Amino acid sequence: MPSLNPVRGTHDILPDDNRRYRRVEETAYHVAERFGYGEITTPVFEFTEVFSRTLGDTSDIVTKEMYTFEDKGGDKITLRPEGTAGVARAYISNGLQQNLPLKFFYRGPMFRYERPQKGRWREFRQVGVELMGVDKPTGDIEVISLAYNFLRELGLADAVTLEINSLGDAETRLAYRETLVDYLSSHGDALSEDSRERLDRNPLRVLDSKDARDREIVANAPILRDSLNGHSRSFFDEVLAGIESLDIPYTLNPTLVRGLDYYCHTAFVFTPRARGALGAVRGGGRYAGTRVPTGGPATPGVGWAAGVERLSLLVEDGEPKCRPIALIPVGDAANAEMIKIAHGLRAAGFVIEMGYSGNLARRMKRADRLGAVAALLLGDDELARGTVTLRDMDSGEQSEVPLADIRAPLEKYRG
RNA sequence: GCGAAUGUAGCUCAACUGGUUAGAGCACCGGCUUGUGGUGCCGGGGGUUGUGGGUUCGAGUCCCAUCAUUCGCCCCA
Repeated sequence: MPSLNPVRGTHDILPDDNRRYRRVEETAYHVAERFGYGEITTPVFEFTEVFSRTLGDTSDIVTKEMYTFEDKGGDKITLRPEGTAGVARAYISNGLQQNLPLKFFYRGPMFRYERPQKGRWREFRQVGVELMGVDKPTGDIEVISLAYNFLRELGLADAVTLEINSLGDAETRLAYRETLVDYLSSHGDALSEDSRERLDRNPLRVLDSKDARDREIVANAPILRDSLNGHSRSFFDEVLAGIESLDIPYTLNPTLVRGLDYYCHTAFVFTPRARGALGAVRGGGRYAGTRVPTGGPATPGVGWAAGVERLSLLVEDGEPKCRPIALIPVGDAANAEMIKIAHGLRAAGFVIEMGYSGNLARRMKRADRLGAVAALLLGDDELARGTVTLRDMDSGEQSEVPLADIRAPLEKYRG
């Protein structure tokens, strides 16, 4: 039976919410632009392999959270669960390897089949950034700096903390994975069921388990940072030194690991200081390999993605509403004339609001409710005189101005 | 996917241990004021109490199922 509710995990975004979302997205866009990141828009759906290959066949997102279907042509299609895979695919499709380094900003809806919670939707929006072709710590620093500036501009610099860790390079990860599995296996029975499962699928994830018993075991586990080989260690030290030189506060989180297989070296996450349930507001890190199918070296990259809905829960105000000028005709003749006036003023760039029913008092009330800066009143008297009454809605002062020269006195009420 | 709590008007909430026509504030609409808003006074519309079953003389209240939301796990933005 069709329900009047939207599909679970989706939501209608009414104008007030849209102003908040837009503020988040536009701020991200403008900050990214200042850093030289151009906006890229990739399709909302891709071939399923685009995601399973980039995100890793064993990642939770790929194994249980994707909206996948077969289209009428028999192709396996997936609604994108995140943005990096599509950007990486576009990079190859468009032969952009010659233009490195590349700096992209993206925004748009993502889809994940999860159990909805506050700030967690099945259709949600992300803004994100990718820096491709830079394998030096300066890239990581730039991208974190971008993230920090974006947050600061939203007024969230103090509301959010940056946690950072290094996963090391492939060699380090492999070696550490082995020592970690050895250690954890020796406590095999004491581990939670979830963690025992993770042990062979993605053992690093055991590190951020929230199970009390797991945490005890993890507390004494070998630390990833101690296992970094020389290259990984100096890479991470350089990143940290860079962040410090920019006065960006951070805390080291040795158990921070990311769920997606493609991460290596720097992993970071911004979490709200106060918001209990609301997990990370933005996560990111470095990935080693966007590889052209025909071979050649993998292209390194760093990036992050932020949840628009989550961020806007922390943001106080959305984009300000613009205050319109209300046009209030009295009588049929005035109404017809007002429509023409509205047309002309809108073309001249004024923000014009006009209701289509009710008497003068009602229309004034509506103008007030919409926050109008001024009202133009037009009735038979004014029509006869070729004038219009201009009322300042804040001061209540009224004056009669000639219809023929209506724009000049309105200039100060321009949006 | 697992565990728990909640669900009464557009919004925030009432309704004693089950007991007549489910109330209030805000919002909305109308009037006081047929050409003047924000304050005030008067009035009005709105609810199959999330949905479907069950128990009972009687259910908003108890039981079951279902859906939704929220919290924790999981996952992550």
